[in-house]
Amino acid sequence: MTHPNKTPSVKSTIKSLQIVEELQKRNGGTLKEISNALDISKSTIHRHLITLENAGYVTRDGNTFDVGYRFLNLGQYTRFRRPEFGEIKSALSDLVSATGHEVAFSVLDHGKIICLHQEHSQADYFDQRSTGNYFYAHNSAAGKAIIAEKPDREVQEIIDEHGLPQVTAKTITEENELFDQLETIREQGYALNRGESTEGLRSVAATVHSDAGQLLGSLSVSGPKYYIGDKEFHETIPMSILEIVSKLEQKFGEMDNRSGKSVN
Amino acid sequence: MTHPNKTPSVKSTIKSLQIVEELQKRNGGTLKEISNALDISKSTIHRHLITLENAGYVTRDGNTFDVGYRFLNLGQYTRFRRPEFGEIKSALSDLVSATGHEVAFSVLDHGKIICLHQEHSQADYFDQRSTGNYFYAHNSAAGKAIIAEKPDREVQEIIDEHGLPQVTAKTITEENELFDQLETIREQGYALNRGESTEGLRSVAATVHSDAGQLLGSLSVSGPKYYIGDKEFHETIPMSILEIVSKLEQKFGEMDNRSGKSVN
DNA sequence: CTGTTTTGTCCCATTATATGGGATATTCAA
DNA sequence: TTGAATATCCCATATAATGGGACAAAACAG
Repeated sequence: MTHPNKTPSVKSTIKSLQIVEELQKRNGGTLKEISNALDISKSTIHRHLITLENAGYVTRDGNTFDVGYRFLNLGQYTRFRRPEFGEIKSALSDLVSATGHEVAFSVLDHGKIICLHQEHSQADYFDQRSTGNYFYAHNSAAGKAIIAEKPDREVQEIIDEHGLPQVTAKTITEENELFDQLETIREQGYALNRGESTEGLRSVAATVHSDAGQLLGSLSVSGPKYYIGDKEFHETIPMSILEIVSKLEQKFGEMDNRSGKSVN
Repeated sequence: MTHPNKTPSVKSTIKSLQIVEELQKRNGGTLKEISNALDISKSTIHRHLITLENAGYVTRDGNTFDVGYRFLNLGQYTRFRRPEFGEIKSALSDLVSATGHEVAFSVLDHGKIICLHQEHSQADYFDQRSTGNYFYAHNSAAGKAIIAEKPDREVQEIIDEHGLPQVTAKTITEENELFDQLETIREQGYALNRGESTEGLRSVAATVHSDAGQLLGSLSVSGPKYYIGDKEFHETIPMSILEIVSKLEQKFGEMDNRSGKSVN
């Protein structure tokens, strides 16, 4: 159930989106710059930019165009699309209290992981802005926890599309090794990241499910190795996450009983 | 410099965006639902949805389509598009410390106000999710502070486009009254909202400018009337905001000197 | 302030592509 | 498993997207 799709695409839509993405990539730009970068005539880019501007998807400051705020409006919507997501966001602060580290909730999207919610600890030794960022599934705890629950065939598709690029010395770059580790994750019930995406960064993650049993995403806790000792990494933090997950899933049950839902 | 524009639009792009907006409006939907709602043939909607899905702008769960996470990625980008925005976000927590209330940073977009950053006080008596939401300019402190700095002609254009809809008994619905109040705001240096958008909600706002003097947006502080006394409303909070703004603008000067910018 | 260059805006004939009807394949629920 | 609902696909037709180039406006240098 992934993308390969033979339905002919709407080329104008693709072009418009390309323009917006180019604006993002270069942090805004002039008509001519975009025209050159995408190798599309000035008049075409002009018409697309004006169309997007009128719709709120592009802003303009003099002759500099940039990504519009309508994206923020829609982006925020996606963070709370499901009622469970709001509950999960609230639970993040509990997880911060329990662990004292950076925590996040992420989902799988097009074979990569994107962070929907993030909460900093008081002592934010690293104040990364993860929300809205895409990460590889194979080198993040959040990602491995999620794909561990997917059938091998689907994991293979992700590998085929995105590869297993090496980011640090510890990154898993062999398919077999990845599949082995996913098996371990299934047994343990949580995933670990030992500096596979950033040297010296440790993370723990476990998945969250809807009341109907559908995989929603994963909760993760991250911090530098010198702040997260071995016992914390292998015992305390995993336990804290699983406890929060279990409370969450129980709450989902209550939510759904109230409204009488039943899906999937 | 507002939208009316005679350049012919890219209709396919508009259609795609309409589809996404419809998904947002109804919190996801099936192909058939969207087709009915927009009165466009199934095959056309199908092609648009698949195009958007492949590009990451639509997600799909079975036969239910919804707004995709690519919007979150681009939306987060807009929140930090300018280096000043990051500084402003950081300053929000200082403003929370100083006032103990809900604070926000908002900008003008297409004649409405959109909140880019928001910080809750500890005692979050109301935990509204403002970020990414659009508000009227005429009934919010954040909005009035901003349009007070725009030429009358531009304010008139906003009124012509969005009107002065009455939301509470105190909402300003007369053009003259609005223009008068904007004059007062210019004299005072800050704007007030006395229950004009929500009964019993008080807000104070002041604008922030880049080092080049460009209007960036406004900082605002909000809370229920029974938590914000008269003296706080008219003296303490305005002072706190103006102090933070002044620190911010000084910092912008230092930032720009470092990189040697000079625009506008 | 003026001449010069750059960049955005607009128009039009040509070409490409978006469209909807309907036939088929899939999915979903009972 | 079966039937109903829904998504997917194909194709002829109509429509809309495109780029070249003329024009206007703004930015820049002297």
